This record gives sequence, structure tokens and C-alpha cells, in this order.
Amino acid sequence: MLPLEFIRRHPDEVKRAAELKGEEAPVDELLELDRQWRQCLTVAENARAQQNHLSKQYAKTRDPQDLRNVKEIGEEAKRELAKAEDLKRRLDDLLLRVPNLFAPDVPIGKTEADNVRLREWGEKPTFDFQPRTHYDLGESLGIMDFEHPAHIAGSRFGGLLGAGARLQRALVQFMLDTHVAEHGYREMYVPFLVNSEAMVGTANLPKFGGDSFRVADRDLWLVPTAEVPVTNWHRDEILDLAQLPILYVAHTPCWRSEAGAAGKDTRGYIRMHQFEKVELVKLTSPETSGEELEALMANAEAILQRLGLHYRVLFMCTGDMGFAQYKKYDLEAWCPGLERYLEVSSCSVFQDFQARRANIRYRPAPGQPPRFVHTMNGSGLALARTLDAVMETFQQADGTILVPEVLRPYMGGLKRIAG
RNA sequence: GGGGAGGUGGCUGAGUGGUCGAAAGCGCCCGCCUGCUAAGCGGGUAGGGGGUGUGAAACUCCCUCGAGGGUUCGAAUCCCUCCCUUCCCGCCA
Repeated sequence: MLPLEFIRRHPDEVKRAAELKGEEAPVDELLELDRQWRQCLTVAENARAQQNHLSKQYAKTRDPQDLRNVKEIGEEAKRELAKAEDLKRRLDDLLLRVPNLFAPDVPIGKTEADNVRLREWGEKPTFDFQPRTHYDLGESLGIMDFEHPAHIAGSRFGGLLGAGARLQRALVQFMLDTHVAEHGYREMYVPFLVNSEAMVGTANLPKFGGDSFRVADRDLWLVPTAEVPVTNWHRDEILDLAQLPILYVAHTPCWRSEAGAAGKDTRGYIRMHQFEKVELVKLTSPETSGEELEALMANAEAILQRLGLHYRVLFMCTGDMGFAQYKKYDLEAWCPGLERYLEVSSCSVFQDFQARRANIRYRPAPGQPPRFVHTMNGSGLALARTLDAVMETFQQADGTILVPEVLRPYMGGLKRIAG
């Protein structure tokens, strides 16, 4: 969230950012509540101060009249304090609904058409036959299945079999090993269910609860991304500057309700209720967050490059970047069968927006007051779609799939998937 | 799931109704001392919020001892509920 004081001083800047992001920002309502709250709080605290004072006096005098006075003022303090607390609760709730600002260099725009293509890596592969889609290939080879999962769980679930399941696992292993051994991340294993506080910390709540699955009768949510448990790992902690930057990588399943996602462009192993992802998360000092984001994105790109997948990098415009992000890049891998790019990674920095919510701080120097860290994350990479891109890119005329070199050690040396 | 113990500042840990936002130690900061370092000596050091207000001060008030509620003029301290940690038993992959 944004500091209340910042909103007080720069309401127009906050409103402008929200508008350009296509988000609602209850700034006026918030400021009015803020005014009422502070007024009420002053009255309440003055009453409480009087009460404290009179109470001490009564301790000395034991005068019944003093007792009557202190009781009376005590009642008033209680009433006013309750009023102030109610106002503060409403204020805090609104505060959690104000979107983050965006970086000065973020392109202004409304839709994905306004995103800026920063660069492309490699070239679209060419085929001397009509390339097939991953689901077509996968179902023919018997390594990808949508019917059985639908039967046991419903639509928007996919399943993998044999070499398909193993190929996904190989991708996960390859990604984890690369990020740990070569990019300096620390591997983590984390809960796949998190409480509401954690969801608020990363800004998945209160506004976006509808995007995630909640466990019935419990305050637990299925993680929509490892970002939630990993970023919240250090909630309410004060870190040492020497610990920063903290680099974490975690592989988790992710669950998303994908409400309203049915229809066009969603056929295949693309937008599932459940998918695997290797997620990169960094906690940094404010001074280094800019360069750390670029490095994080480069780490994600390295995976695509080693797999030999053609991809492009998009600088997301204000309208397409989201509530909490300060800056966001998408990596999109080319899928020759689908004849379109699929988003396989989204790399974002939040500045201290999440850190304020999750209360993650660091001490810049011994003896100095704590400051909020900066948080950022990016997929490194999202699994279902990376698997799709691999299958479609390395398919052969006979319907088999060549296994990329870097994955072969993870496939028991298998060079070609033939079903 | 049943029973016991416990959750206090950056950390360890005292504290069972006002003298406690909290002993002591560690850590950290400032100063002194010492040929350097170490040791020693003195002082300082929780967080959040409100008001007034300046150039970043200063002053003042309120809240916070796991969370929430209650008793009381007054709660870290007493009562209730919940969460978490830990030990023993049970169960289980």
C-alpha cells in the first residue's frame, strides 16, 4: 500500500496513476475518512489522557469524588476510542484498495496493444510441414490428456502422462538447478496453502480474492503463485542490510480460478486452474531494486535461451500492468503450432508496496530506524506454457518431439519423445 | 485428538495489580582511555500513531509485553476465547 501521508500530500498523483492503470482509487472517500478519523482520535486521546491523569490522582487521594470523575471520563474515552477505531478500520480497508504508482518510464496505455516490444531473442523456427499444436501432438503421442482430468476435476484441468509428465518435471529441475547453481538463488519449499494475511501482504486480497481458490470453512487459500508464501516468508521481520539482496527460487503448483477466462485463445494446456511454476523472488534495498529487476529478468530469459525458444520481451503499459506493480515486463515464448506468443514469465517490481502490507523491513545501518525493503518477482518460468512452446518448437514431421539438449540429462538421456 | 509448559524490546531474559514501555545481559551508537587491536570507563538505544510545528528539529499526547474480548479508577501481571511454539501420550504417510 501507499503511505497514508503520501496520499494526503499528493492525492492528484495517486488518482492519476490509478486512472492510467484502469483501477479504481477511492482517494476522496479515503481523505474524508482520514479527516474524520484524526478529528475523532484527538478527542478520544485527550479524554484518555485526562483519565490516566485522574486515575493517578485517585491512587493518591482515594477521594470518592475523584473516582466518580475518572469513571465518567473513562466512559467517554471508551466511546470516542471505539468511534475512532471504527473509522480507522474503514480507512485501512480503503488504503488496501489504492493501487500502486508506476515508474516514470512505464509506457502509458490502455490495453495490451499499447505494450512496448523491447526486444526479441532468436527467430521463429521454420518447418517444411504444417506445425501442429501442443495439444494435438500431446494427445496423439498419448502424453497429454484433458478428458480424464475433466472427469475427475472438471474443465480447465490438464494431465500429463509418461514422457510428457517427465518432460515437465525435467523443465522444473533444469530451471531450479540453473537458478540455484548459476544465478545465486536459494531454493525454497513452502506451504501451498496460505492464510488471508499472507494474501493481503502480496496484494491478492482484499480486492482479488475472486481470482483464487479458498478452502471451505478455513482461513486458507490455495496459492495462486509462489510469490505469496515466498514474499511473506519474512513478514513482520527486520532484516539486516548485509542480508540483502535476498534471492529465492521456489517451485510450486499454482491455482487460479480463471473466472471468465473461457472461450477464445484458451484451448490447450494454457490457462488451467492448476499449473506448475518456478518462481523467482527478491527482497532488496530501495537503492538496488531497479538493477535487481533487470537481473531477475535476465535470469528468466537465460532459461528460454538455453532451451532454444524464440521469445520477445514486452514492457507492459499502465493499463495492462496491474494493481500492485510499479513496473512490469512480460516474456512471451513463440508457439509455432498455435501461431502466437504465450506469456511464460511476468517480471515485476513493487517498490515498498508489498513490504508495507507485509511489514518487511531492514535496518540500513546499526542504530538506524528500519526501512521497508523492495520486493520483486518473476516466473522463471511458468510451466505449462513453457512445455507447450518446447513441444511445438521441437516437433518433427513424424509427430515426435526432439528433447532440447539441456533437458536430456533430466530425461535419462532420452533424445526424442515418440509416445 | 488428550494433557503439561510457554509466547515480553534487534536478541537472550527478569517481571504476578499503580513506583513498568518494562531489570539485567548481549548487540548497536556517541564520548573517554589505551602505542594499534582487544579489554576498560561514562552515556545513549523499542515500534507505531495523533496534535502543534520547523528547514531535517523540538514539544506533547495516545497505543503496543502473541491476537481479540472482559474485570478494575488502574492490567505485561487477574478472567475468557483464539492463534502459535514446545514437551508427553495417542494416531498416521
